Amino acid sequence: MPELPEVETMCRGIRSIEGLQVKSFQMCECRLKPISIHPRASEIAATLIGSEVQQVSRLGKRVLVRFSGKQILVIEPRMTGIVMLENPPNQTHLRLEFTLVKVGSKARLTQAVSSAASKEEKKLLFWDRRGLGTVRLMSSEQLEECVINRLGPDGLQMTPALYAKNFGSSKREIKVALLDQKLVAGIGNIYAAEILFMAGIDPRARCDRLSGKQWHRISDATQEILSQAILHEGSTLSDGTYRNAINGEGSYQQCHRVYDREGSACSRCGKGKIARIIQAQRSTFFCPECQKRRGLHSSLLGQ
DNA sequence: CATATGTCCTGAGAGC
DNA sequence: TGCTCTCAGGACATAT
Repeated sequence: MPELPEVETMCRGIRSIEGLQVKSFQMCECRLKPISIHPRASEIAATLIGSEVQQVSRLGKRVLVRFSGKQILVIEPRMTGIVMLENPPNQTHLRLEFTLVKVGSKARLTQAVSSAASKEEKKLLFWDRRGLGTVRLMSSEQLEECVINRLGPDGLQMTPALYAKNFGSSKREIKVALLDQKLVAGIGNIYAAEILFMAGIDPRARCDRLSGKQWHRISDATQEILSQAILHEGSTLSDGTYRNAINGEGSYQQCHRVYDREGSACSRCGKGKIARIIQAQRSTFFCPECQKRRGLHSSLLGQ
């Protein structure tokens, strides 16, 4: 489930398309229900063919591809989507395919010298097993209004003060609030659990009961967990769905200390067993010993 | 306004 | 073996 570190890894992995020109675009034929795309694929193709990729960037859990001509392709992988260059896990769930070429190679390409042309070509693929991902082509004004204005600060930009300001008056449980992209952008179910474990905070604690000191710990843990997960190219869970841009696995799942570790001994206190509870219809993993509502467990003080 | 719940989608895995 | 059922959780629509 691509969260901030996985989407950041996708963006870094496809950055080599910057400067290339769109030669073709198609929505792949597929027996499955088509993904949500707007405008229609044929219209996107008509708009983008011939334009140049100016910049690849990340906005929360979305991948943005800016083109000359000011249009921006906004890709939301949601649960199982991957933006990649090559080697999709299978053809069945391949949803979109761009063919990109070096600028200026158009003359050669139109002569259909395919062997020479293919060396210059690069693909940009969107693969999505469950098909919950969405793709939108929009102007920068639409991006501002429909996306940016509805997102909180990026997870890597959070500070104790921003946490206190955005979360401090909410009555919701902290774990549930961390998933709200209007409060902070990029955190999902895996990293919310890992952040709260590192911070030593009970996931059921109400936001409006947390102290400045606790927001400080959550802020520090957010930086640490997200940046480490990026260094490990994200988390590929046991279902193997998440891959990087060339179909490799992330490795941060090996560093998970609570997520999907129900029943195992806590790696910090050694006493607790990792518990799984349901909050807002989603699994939450935590150590009931290290993550108590009040007070700082003594084993945390050394960290 | 804030918060809670239902919905979409596919395939893996459990249970019989 | 093959059927049915449940579950996974992104973001948004709708309900309270």
